[in-house]
Amino acid sequence: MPSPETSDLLAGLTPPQRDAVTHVDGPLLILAGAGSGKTRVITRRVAYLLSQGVRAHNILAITFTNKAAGEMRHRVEQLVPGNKVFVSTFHSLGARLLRQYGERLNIDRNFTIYDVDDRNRLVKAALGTAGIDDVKFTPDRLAGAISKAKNMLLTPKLYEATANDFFTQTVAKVYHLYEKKLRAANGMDFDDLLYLPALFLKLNEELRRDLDHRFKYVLIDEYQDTNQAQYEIARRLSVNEPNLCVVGDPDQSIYKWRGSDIKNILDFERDFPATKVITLEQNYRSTQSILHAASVLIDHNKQRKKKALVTANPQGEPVRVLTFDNGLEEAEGVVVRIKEAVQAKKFRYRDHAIFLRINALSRTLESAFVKHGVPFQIVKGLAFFDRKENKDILAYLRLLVNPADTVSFLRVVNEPPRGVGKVSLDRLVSYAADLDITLLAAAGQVHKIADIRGKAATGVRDFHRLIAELRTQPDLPPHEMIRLVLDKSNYRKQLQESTDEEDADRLANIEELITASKQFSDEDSSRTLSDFLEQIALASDVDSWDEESDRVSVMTFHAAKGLEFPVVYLMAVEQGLLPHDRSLGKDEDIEEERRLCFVGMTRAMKELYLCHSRLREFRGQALYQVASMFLEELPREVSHDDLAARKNLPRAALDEWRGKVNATAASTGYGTQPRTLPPLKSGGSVGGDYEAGQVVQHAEYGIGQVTDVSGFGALRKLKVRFATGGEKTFVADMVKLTVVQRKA
DNA sequence: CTAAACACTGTTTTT
DNA sequence: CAGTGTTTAG
Repeated sequence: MPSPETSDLLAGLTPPQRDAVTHVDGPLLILAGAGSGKTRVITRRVAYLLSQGVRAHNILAITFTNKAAGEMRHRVEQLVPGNKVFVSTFHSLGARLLRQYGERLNIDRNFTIYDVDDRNRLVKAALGTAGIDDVKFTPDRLAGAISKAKNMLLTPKLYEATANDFFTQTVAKVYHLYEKKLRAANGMDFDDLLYLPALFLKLNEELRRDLDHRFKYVLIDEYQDTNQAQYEIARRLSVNEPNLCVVGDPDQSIYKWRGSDIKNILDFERDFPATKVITLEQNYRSTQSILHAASVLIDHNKQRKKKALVTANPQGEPVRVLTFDNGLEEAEGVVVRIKEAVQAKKFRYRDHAIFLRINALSRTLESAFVKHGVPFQIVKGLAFFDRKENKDILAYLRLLVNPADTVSFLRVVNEPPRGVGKVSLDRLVSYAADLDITLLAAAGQVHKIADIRGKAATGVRDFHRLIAELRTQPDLPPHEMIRLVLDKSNYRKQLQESTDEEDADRLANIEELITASKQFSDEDSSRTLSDFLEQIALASDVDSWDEESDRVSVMTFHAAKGLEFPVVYLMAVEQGLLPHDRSLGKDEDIEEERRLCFVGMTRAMKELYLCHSRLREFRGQALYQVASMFLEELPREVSHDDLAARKNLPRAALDEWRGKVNATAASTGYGTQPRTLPPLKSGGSVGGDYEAGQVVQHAEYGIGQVTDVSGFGALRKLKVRFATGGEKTFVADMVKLTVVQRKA
């Protein structure tokens, strides 16, 4: 019986949206095209379930980021006040299950969540133990293979059974040892948070049934990006109560590299019989121009179910491709355009977003923003917690919560310096290994270790005492604990006494960490230190995004998923970057890159710009860049503006060279990015003949002396040491220098 | 044992 | 170019 509330919940919905919202029991697949009002449908559906008498604690909603989870919780709360629906990410859910059912599963609930960095250290340690010091396989690569194995629910034993070459056999060995070390340290890597719950749900029928019953209604957003472990969790929670609703769009699957399997969504109907399928095709976000360009692009994917994307929105401005001469001009060009749009009162800064394929590209942008006084935020969440000083403090905290935490122990045992060097540590580690005790416990009996004497022994003993003392106050709120650590460890003292200016900044950063932790516990006084650490460990990049402030947002294509902005700029849409070099081998991978481009484009509501430049500095080298193949796949209506201002580029030679590249590109199927450039016919004469020893004048930096000349043609570079003290490197073709004296 | 100088190397996307 | 690991001097 629909209450008045119910009709509110259905207000303003299209028939298919309404169908999705009012579906209660049985599996439901919502294929939601970009901008089709998906979030709205999901929240309304949760609210609708509540209005139908479903109890809040029987609903589980899974989102892709914590931020999205928070928003959904908030919106549901607004629609149906007083209901606390459990909304979380898969990883947070996993952590919660492991802590909650830890006892039953023989897991210590105080486990530490290890990030990629911690994981790699442990893999490295495992390599050492295994006596594999070959540099053939980097810890990174091995860790990646282990991660993949866990995503596919392969235990070390299962993995070993399938290992059939030298690499996989090495991985198998390391995987065994790594797991052993990880369990001994009472640590969980990111994959464990999915892998272990998935395994337990599979093997422990009693627990599975309990949870299935508890989470009667399960809803999963961004289902196209779930991996096998996540699938297993969803599947096992929906056996007795098969009310699983998944929402996704195969065209927006962009995490294959992380183990996500697009088959999960494509085969959903087969896996869950009697699934109701609802397709949302109407787009409410973008102009016709934008949507059309995006559809034409994505239509180039062969592995794809054709799908119409329609909108009743106006045609809008044409999508524009902007060609710049080089990366610097591209960054400035974009920033200046944004500034002009704001000055013309057309948009606010916060209406703009810039998407990048790789984080490294944000540097040039940053300087352009600063130079032009345009407010911006680079959305990269962990940057703050990644600072050394904060990681150190967090390692102390982790060790307090989990005394078995090897990685954290090793990180801070000599931080600040206590005279404990590598040799002493190696001895401590092997002592602990021999007795099968934790490093902290070993530190407690350092007097028994004959090989550690003098300053090292005192240092280890002091450290052990410090941790023991701090551990007597387990219930201190996070911020007070940090202060205590800071004082008792002499970390603060060390920074204060330092003459290094940066150390003052470090102290300020720690103060900021204290503020963050205080805010965290002020929001909810029941939150513990362990909760604080977990929140940091599981934070995603977009979680740090500040929607309120009036700033331009800069983020990766991946981080942009699920967001929308009135004006969007895609930067460096170039062969080798988008599609990325590493995808160029396989059609499958290129299709994922195309989806990435599609995701970026469909974030735009009113205006969309795709930028690329001809020359780009990359790890200190200038490279000619070829426009992305995706740009050629756009429809004719897209307008092209060549803003390459550089008149002195040897255009004819450049065109000839590009022609060659395109010829090779055609023969290999797809273009590849040149690693080195052939010398141009015009040699180095374009930018003038420079040689080492010349004294030159630069408009900005003044008088200097050429110290080095290298490269040819457009790549010819100069190093100039200026009278003011600095040394700069210039591209000879670009820089305006006056030769003052042939040779000094 | 520490710190500083050096050589080397490797390069996407992230929970 | 930067970030990491290694060597060297104190």
